[in-house]
Amino acid sequence: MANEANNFQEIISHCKEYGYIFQSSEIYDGLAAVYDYGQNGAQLKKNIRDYWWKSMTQMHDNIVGIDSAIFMHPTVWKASGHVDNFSDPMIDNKDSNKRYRVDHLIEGFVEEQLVIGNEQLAKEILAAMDSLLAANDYSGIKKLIEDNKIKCAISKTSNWTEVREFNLMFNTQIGSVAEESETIYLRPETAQGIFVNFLNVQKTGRMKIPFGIAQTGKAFRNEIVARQFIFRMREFEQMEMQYFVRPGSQMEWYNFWKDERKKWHESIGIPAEKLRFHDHVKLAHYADAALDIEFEFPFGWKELEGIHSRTDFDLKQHQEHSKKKIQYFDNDLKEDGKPYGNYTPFVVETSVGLDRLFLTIISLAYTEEKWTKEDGTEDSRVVLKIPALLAPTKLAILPLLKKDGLPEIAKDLMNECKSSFMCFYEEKDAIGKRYRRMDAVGTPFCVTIDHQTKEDNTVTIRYRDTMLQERIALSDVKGLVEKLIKGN
RNA sequence: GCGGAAGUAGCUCAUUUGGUAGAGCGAUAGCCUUCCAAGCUAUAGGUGGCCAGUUCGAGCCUGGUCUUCCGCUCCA
Repeated sequence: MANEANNFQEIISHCKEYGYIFQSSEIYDGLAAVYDYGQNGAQLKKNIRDYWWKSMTQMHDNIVGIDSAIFMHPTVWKASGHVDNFSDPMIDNKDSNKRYRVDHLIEGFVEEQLVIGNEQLAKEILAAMDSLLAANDYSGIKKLIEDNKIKCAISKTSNWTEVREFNLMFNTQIGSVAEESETIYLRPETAQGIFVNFLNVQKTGRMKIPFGIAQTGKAFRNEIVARQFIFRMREFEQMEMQYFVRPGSQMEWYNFWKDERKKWHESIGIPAEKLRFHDHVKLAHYADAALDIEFEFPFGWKELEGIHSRTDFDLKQHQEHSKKKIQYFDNDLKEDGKPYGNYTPFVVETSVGLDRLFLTIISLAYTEEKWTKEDGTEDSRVVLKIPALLAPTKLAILPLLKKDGLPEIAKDLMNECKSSFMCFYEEKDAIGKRYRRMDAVGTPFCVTIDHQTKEDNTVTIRYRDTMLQERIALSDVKGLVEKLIKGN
């Protein structure tokens, strides 16, 4: 059995055909870079999220989970730096496709004029730019650029697009009357919901450093180019954990979580050789160290999770903007016998994209198999080898025939199992066809009830990945499947 | 955002120079079947992505638009 090339296009088609992912608003021709999760996709996504949540909160006694709102006070995004860093007017040169911040472009031109002695012109242009920018007069800005024949350094032409403002954050209004409403943003990351709740959680949970706060939830970024299926979407879900540590110990914890998170990915069946670390060379404004855990997607190595040492930047910023003291009193004793005392904790962040993890699992699971049967004919199947722990449906219950009392036994088993894990009942079509359908949606186990079941209360259990089957007692089905799910 | 390619039933495709759409698979309902899809019968499903133009007449020509894929660009 050969695992054929993981064709990305085929994976996308398969996701649609088997109820995993649909294009958003498809009957209206879709909405670019927005996708819906179908009946199987939603369950798989939930299972991944649940496993992450359990790994973080239940398995670490010093990490707790919260669920903060998507809407936050507008000042949050001023404090975080998102407002200032992502609202610059930009312009593209159509010949070189090079994009410029218009203020940088014009200032560069002004400096050239100063060099050749056109001080008067330089002064005028700068003044014009300032007033136009203050008025958000983008067509005026473009006219200014064109009137002065400002050229692209690469193409040496003045063939420009319209000036556009690229703010990565979506905004909307809160309040019922437009005139009295206030612009608020859809969060571009979930992390800030954790930072602004730092004191609430630390105090009510009596948390002692080091400790973590975990959260999963939607975030929104108005990406200029969103591509590659669900890899980069405008609405996406993050699973983040902010770990608060003593200043000076951040690198120790940074390295700890770096290894811990890679191990976690391996624990859900991602092969180590498909994962790698990628250190950031250019650090974000808040970080003193950062790396990506990358996965080899069908379209190349791409970021799956980010590990960032965010220093005390965020808490300090919120302290400054909110005028509320955000500190932690550390009663542990230093080497000199005195307590560490009050300080602003440092933060190590682990931030993984749930949708990207979903795509990772699906990419790895999608397998086309071909083989020669005993009678010499060719056979093939498409199978989603999703780990049993994460698979949307765990067990398919299949009466061999829909008569002779077999469906009744099957339905009894269904009733016994369905409160413990997701089951699927099917009595249509030949048994082989039903097995193939279960392979295609990734159901790891099938149990078939036949005439022998009526005699000795045994059934056939058939395994998706190996296609092997064995005879077990009807009464053992539930326990065995539960054990196999946990065994992953 | 720029450039290239594509868009016909759920899926894969056909309809050979413009004359009001077909097949296979799949689906549904029955029949037959004692363990790895493709046995029989019937049924449903498409204003050919959408809008406009040319034409007596457009799935086929033209323009626009939406969406997808590839490359570049972007991605605190």
